[in-house]
Amino acid sequence: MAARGAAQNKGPATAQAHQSHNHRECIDDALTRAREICAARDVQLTPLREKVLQIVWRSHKPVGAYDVLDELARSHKSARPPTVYRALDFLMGEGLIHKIESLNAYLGCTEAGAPHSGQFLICRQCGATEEIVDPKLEAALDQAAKRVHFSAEHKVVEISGLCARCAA
Amino acid sequence: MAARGAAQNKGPATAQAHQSHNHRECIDDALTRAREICAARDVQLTPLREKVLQIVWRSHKPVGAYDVLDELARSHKSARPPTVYRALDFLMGEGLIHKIESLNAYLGCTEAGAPHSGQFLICRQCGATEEIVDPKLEAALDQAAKRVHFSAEHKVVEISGLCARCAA
DNA sequence: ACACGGGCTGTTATCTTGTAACATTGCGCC
DNA sequence: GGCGCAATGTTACAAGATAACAGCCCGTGT
Ligand SMILES: [Zn+2]
Ligand SMILES: [Zn+2]
Ligand SMILES: [Zn+2]
Ligand SMILES: [Zn+2]
Repeated sequence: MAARGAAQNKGPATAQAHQSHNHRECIDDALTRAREICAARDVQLTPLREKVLQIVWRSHKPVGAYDVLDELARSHKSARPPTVYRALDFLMGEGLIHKIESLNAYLGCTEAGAPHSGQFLICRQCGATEEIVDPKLEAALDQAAKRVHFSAEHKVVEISGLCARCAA
Repeated sequence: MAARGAAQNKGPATAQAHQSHNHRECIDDALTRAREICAARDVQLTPLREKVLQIVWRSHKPVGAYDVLDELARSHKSARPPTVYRALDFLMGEGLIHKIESLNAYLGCTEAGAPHSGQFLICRQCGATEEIVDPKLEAALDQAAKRVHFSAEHKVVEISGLCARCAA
């Protein structure tokens, strides 16, 4: 998966969302992976759900539900809010997208298939949002909860600021 | 307007959300501290703002803006959404309350005066939400951002699950 | 005194985000 | 050929947040 591979690279790393890259590959990889995952789990990635996933993956910026709706409606006249929210709920349930709580928006998951709670770096300048997987951060979260005997289930980590490119 | 309905509890009725304690003290301390802070900064903690702060501090559960509004309206008939949001914005600006992004709700800050980004443990059962300050977690967040040359400005950390009491 | 300006609040209307509730369709199964 | 279930269609509304403009209060300068 292109996005995933980039995230693992050591180099000037953030920049997947910024550096020009073949985003078509990101989309294709995400859709292929989603089909595999849903097939393996025997759940239905219907055309509607797949279309919504595609729309969410149009960029590396979180996209609002009503933006998804506008886009979806171009090819699917009967689309209404529940249409979109159901698809988004399904995709979240299968771990194919994440909700960015601080933006009320949705983002394709670059680590689909491996259950995880997302950790996000959100550029306030360009909007590009990168999902990171940082075991030390994960451990620190678990430790913090454990310290007060709190049983953690879902973790929201959203850091906003300036990406490397925009800071320069 | 009236159609929006009355305030109701977010948690179960049982919900002694947290360990029993003299919550009056929590409120008094928070208000005293807020007055000191605002005086020191030469900003106005007006009666309206103080009242809103008081309402937010009625419990250790995050409270929605419209719940604040309903409560405020009991003593302040002219209260409208902008009334509440302005007060909440002021209080957030001065670091006296936090917004819990994953709940679209607001919570009194227990560390007012010391600039910090909040870290929260949210019990899905009783609603009680505890603000923690964990330097190791803070460091892990900074490290994670630094690793990809991201300049962090605001950090959202919200862990939901079961508090010690509810897990037992 | 009086005009001015800035900060706070009042007021109306609207926008954005998300759900409830019920109807309909399509398909595997018996 | 009727049943059950998952997915989608459809209508209506709830919940969260802001835009835009009006009025008020009070301190300052003249
Ligand atoms: Zn891409
Ligand atoms: Zn950027
Ligand atoms: Zn208390
Ligand atoms: Zn609890």
